[in-house]
Amino acid sequence: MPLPSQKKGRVIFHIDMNCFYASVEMAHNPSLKGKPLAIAGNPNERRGIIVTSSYEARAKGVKTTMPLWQAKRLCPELIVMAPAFERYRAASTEIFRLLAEVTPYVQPVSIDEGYMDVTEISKKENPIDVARRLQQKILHQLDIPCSIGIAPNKFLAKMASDMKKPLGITVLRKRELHRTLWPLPVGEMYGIGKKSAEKLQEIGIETIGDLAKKDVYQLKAIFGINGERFKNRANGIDLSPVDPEAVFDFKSIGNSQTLIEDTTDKVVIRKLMNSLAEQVEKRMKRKTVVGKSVQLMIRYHDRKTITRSKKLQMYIDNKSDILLIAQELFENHWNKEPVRLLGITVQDIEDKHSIGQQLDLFTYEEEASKEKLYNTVNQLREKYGKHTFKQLKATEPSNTQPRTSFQKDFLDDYRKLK
DNA sequence: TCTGGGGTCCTAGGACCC
DNA sequence: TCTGGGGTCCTAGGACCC
Repeated sequence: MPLPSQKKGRVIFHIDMNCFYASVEMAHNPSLKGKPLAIAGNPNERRGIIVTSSYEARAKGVKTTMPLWQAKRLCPELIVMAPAFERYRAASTEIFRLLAEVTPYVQPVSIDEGYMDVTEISKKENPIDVARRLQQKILHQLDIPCSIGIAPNKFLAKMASDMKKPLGITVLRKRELHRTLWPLPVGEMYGIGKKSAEKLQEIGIETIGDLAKKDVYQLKAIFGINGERFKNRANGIDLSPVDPEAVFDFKSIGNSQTLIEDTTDKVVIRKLMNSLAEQVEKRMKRKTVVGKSVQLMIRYHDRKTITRSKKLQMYIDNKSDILLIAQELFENHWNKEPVRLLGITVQDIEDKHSIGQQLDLFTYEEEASKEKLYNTVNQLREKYGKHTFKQLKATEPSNTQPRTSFQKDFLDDYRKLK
């Protein structure tokens, strides 16, 4: 499908669902409407945080990422629910189906927002009418409110959809930027977070207008390639196309989990790693992808976080392979301090069919023997510690002669277990 | 009583090769 | 004798977004 001309005169929508998770819950259970509602990860634990909240809750000061206990202190009558991702995914699918009825040029960017290129339609109909009709349709059919930004490119459309909530429709025209966009604090610009805003303030930039006028070389010296991007965006320039295919080339799949309490207990850690590897495998198989690199993330009791990764010789997609590498990374890099969170991510993802038959080289028996090998290695680790995996590789194939007593003991045990 | 879980992109240093 | 310069790959960390 050829993309619409990028040259000029594009009309881009950015659609943003308002308080998406909370809205879906209210659509599902209308008795929740008008009440302060929050969706929180781990709603019963002390470590839960607010993921989304309704406007009634926000009015009491409840904010996204706020710890749950703090939100409850601000709003004691807060209704707290655990996220029901299946329900949100289903609602999201329905929403994007409605967008696709308007144009095939739809680019989903997350579960609750997306861009549309409506340049062609706008030649026949006023885009504001198109937007209003779409907004009403989503509201009436799915009971979910959204805001729509209309502009000549994705960046401005994104900024526009943020300006009026809920159920807003905002048009951002290039010639009006001096009064619409430029007065805003620079930290409100998409792509500029806390750190960049601080750095910009250090060089005297307070508003997006200040940024628009700043010397590009000075910005590049501080922010690299991003400096140029910042300046262009502040001037309303963004040539990136609405790309409907972009959703299909994701680059990694990972799962992570914070423990109920920090731990050094290997049994607890192993159990969590096992379940994380299982979840990653399930998601990879659902998407029929394979990956070539495994990353382990360890967050310690003091929130210090490290990532360690390993690039592999071949593509993998099953739990035993993922777990084996993750365990190896853990053994090699864990500093023995209490662990707060673990995460396993598979990177360098490719479509399973695009890499040919490499994976088919493994027979069913080989899969089974790999599973067994994994169990053996784990048992040996109990006795020999973290070097086990390397030793195993060093002493395979089985006809190699062990040189040290360590290797001899190890090999004997290995053969016994095998 | 602090702070989840899913991602993307960029940078920078070291290894290695020519 | 004593040290250039480019390119690529791998790894780790950080900023940012929803």
